[in-house]
Amino acid sequence: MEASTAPWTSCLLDENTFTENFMNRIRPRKTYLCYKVEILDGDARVPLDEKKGFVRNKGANEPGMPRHAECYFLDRIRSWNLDRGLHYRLTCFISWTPCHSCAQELATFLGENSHLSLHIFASRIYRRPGYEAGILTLQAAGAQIAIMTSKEFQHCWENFVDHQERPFRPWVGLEVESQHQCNELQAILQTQAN
DNA sequence: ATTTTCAAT
Repeated sequence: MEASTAPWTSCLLDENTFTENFMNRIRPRKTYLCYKVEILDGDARVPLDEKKGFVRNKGANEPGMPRHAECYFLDRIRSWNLDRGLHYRLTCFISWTPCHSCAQELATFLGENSHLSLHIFASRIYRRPGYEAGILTLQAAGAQIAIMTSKEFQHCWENFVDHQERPFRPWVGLEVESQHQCNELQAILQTQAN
């Protein structure tokens, strides 16, 4: 269960919320997106820890218009007004890959903000009409897209979860499912490599 | 390979 106030905007993820949404063999009907920001300075990467957090989609069963997690993510980035004279890397760990529409929006955003680069790690591939084209559009816009492996799940656990000092414990089937999703993503990404 | 999946057949 989640906190009752503004569940799609908080600081650290509840352990169960993390597991229930990022466990890659299940298909939750909601999406969580954890993000972090770094300044790229030559080969160095300087983390901006104050700009780290997560967002969640708002479902059709909640008040107001439904909104995908990526929209909230874009809201946050825009609100920061990051310095155009610097270069930033945005990394997000998202429980579903962006849908066609969100992928288009992210791609447009990247096109308008050459000082930002985006790395996406997804737990699993979202398959709704146009999802393949969306992923290709994102890739063409310069985004790096990959499937989360145990390394990324552990990173999320350590950085975005209220883990109470407990170590990350991989679930059964994590590696197999990750490899499976990865194979499918590679197949999509290579579609237009011609 | 099976997937019904940012909910509502």
